[in-house]
Amino acid sequence: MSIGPKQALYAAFASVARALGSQHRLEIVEHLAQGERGVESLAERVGLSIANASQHLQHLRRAGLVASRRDGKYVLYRLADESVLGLTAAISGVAERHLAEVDRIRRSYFDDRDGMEPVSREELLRRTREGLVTVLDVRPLDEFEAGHLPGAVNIPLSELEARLAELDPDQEIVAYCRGPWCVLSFEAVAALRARGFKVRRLEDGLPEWRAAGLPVEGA
Amino acid sequence: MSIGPKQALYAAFASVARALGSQHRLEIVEHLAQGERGVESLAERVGLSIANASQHLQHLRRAGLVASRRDGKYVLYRLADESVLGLTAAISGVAERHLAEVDRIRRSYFDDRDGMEPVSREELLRRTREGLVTVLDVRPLDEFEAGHLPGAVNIPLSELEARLAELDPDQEIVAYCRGPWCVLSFEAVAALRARGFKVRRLEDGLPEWRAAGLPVEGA
DNA sequence: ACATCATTCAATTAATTTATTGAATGTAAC
DNA sequence: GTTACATTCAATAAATTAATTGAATGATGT
Repeated sequence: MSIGPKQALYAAFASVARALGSQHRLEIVEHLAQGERGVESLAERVGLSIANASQHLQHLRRAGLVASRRDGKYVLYRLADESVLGLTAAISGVAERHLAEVDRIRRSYFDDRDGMEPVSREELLRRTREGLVTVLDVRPLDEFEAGHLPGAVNIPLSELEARLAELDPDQEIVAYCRGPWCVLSFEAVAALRARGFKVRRLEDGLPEWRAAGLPVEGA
Repeated sequence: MSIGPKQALYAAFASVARALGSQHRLEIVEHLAQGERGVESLAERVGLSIANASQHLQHLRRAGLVASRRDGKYVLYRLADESVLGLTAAISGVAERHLAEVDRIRRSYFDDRDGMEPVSREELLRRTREGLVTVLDVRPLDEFEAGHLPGAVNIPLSELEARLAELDPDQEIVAYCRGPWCVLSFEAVAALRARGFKVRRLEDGLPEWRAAGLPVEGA
């Protein structure tokens, strides 16, 4: 018995969904949204062995979600196109609206008592035009160099405590990182607030900024 | 060692993706996009045992993709909200663009030699205002009754051959069914073309029409 | 051409997920 | 209250998928 077109199509669609049905692969996708990356550095950041990370990348590639190219001895992976970002946003959007678990996590970890409500892209654009705001990128240096918001200052979260002097205590700060659920900017806001800085988070990260067609510097 | 918020969040997001990572569950979602449905009739249409369909529905509910309510002795399931349709569209969009398999299926089954290019919603709206077109809904009667395009005629695909007399051979026909990948309208177009009718497919189905905010009749 | 080394493949084991069955639950009708 | 019946739960076996390891591949640079 031959399978009909409907079964074959749904099998193909399901393979795309299954490819994103893994914690590790979602995290890999978030990192690739920042820019191209090799297997080794991805493996390190996601906390997987190289062989294991390679497997997951193959899986993502078979599902059409990532593409790769060789550069010298390295193979660099990237997202297949910007619609992959839209797909992950759709997933987290459904999760955010309908999973009690997500709400619980937000409440317990991303405590938003002290005005943790994010700044929208539009608002940030207005404020930067008026020169009223320091835009702070708390991602690692290499991600910053691969592209960042115009005029942004880079202080990776891990170096934040040591480099407080670089920030003007009198100006408002807007921090951002990899995406709407990236923890770096949450922690940066908490740390800077504790030291008296006036700081808020951008509602999402660099990939969404770029996807919205806004200008990116240093790419 | 406690897991961080990042791991917990990604686990939640992955569970949403995994819930759609099954042929059967994707098909269930397509049916639910037409309107509320009970376990038994869903099981029958998707070709699963009742207990198995119930399991899949629980899985979808845990992932926040469907909701349910009781009506008498029946439990009726529905999509959690219209963003679920956007999520499945994002999945099929990626698959369509990047999976060679999908292209192959389209070529071999949905042969578009004879001008099979679909009619857009906008074009259909224009043509119906001019009264130039018969809108044909080829879904089963109960789905038609749960909501259909304004002025549409319902002839389920299974009855099409027997009810050809109801169609005006001189007027152009636009056929639609459950969604962009629903096979019913493809087959209806092929069958009607073979009999000399001038017929094309709508680019997608009723759920997308409704999601676009266009008027729906009989709901 | 050879040595080096990042990456992928292949094979094994462990872990999850699926389908299936029969029993349990809960609502409606009598 | 009891019966009938749709649905869900629980338990099992079958199937699929994930992680891990060591070997193979293939491009680079000398």
